[in-house]
Amino acid sequence: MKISEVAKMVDLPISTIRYYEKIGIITDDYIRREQNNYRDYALEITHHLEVVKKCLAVGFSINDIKAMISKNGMSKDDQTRIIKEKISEIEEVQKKLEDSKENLYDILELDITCEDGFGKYKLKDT
Amino acid sequence: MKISEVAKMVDLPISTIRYYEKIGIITDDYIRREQNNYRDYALEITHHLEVVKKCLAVGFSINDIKAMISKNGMSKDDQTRIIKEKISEIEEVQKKLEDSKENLYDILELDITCEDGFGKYKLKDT
DNA sequence: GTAAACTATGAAGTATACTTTATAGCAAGA
DNA sequence: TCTTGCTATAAAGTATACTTCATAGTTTAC
Repeated sequence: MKISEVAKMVDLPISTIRYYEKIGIITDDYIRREQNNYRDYALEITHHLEVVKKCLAVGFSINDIKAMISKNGMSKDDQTRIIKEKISEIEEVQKKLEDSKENLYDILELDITCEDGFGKYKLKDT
Repeated sequence: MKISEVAKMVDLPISTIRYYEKIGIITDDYIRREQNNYRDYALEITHHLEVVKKCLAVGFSINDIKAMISKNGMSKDDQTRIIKEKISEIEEVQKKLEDSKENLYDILELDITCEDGFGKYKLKDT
């Protein structure tokens, strides 16, 4: 599979795909070269890149992902552990947002005293 | 509350707290100035910054957060409408977080059912 | 066979999110 | 009072994650 096909399938710019190879997010396992030196990608590259995209979307860094990819870097248990940690972080955010929402509903009922979790607070005398 | 106290409580560098103010992540609502021009923070700043931190940790950008913070300075007459809008916004965020969580569970699933989500694939002849 | 379209590389440029530096005023203890 | 430590600002610097540019070889369509 040529680079433009991969780009289309995973909806990433060609430049990004080459960049991911350069920094080690795409390993040689997924690529061989044709006679003309063009990259030839394994079909599994699309799955790999979808996972990378999702990881980036939920706040993992390139380095986090490289650590997960690295053969002798991180065990599967470690991968599972940090993903579960990330889920916990998200659940904390969800809780905070839920609190904010509750505050807003209170305000609707009780007339406006303050705004929400991102909102306006009056400074108090200390 | 002085800036160093806030920094300690929310575990952020002082420079970051000043930076957040500069770019509008911390609004004037949370700050007044003492005679000596030192910042004096409202107690609620800690809650605000915890939420900001967690949002950043799960992949929101500064601009996402600014969008969530804004719309607080609108007309008083329409406060009820604004609050309802805010609730809708929060629900959108919650939806986004739910998606992120699903993605993470997908990754866990992939790790468990496939040999490894980041694993080694052999190139196939096409 | 030639122009358009695709591939390659290395290097420079960009956006985001901070951090550090330089300079200076204010505060509290010895 | 003097020194240490906290505060302030503006501006420059840094790290991350890409993107664009310059240049050049290859393939495809006409």
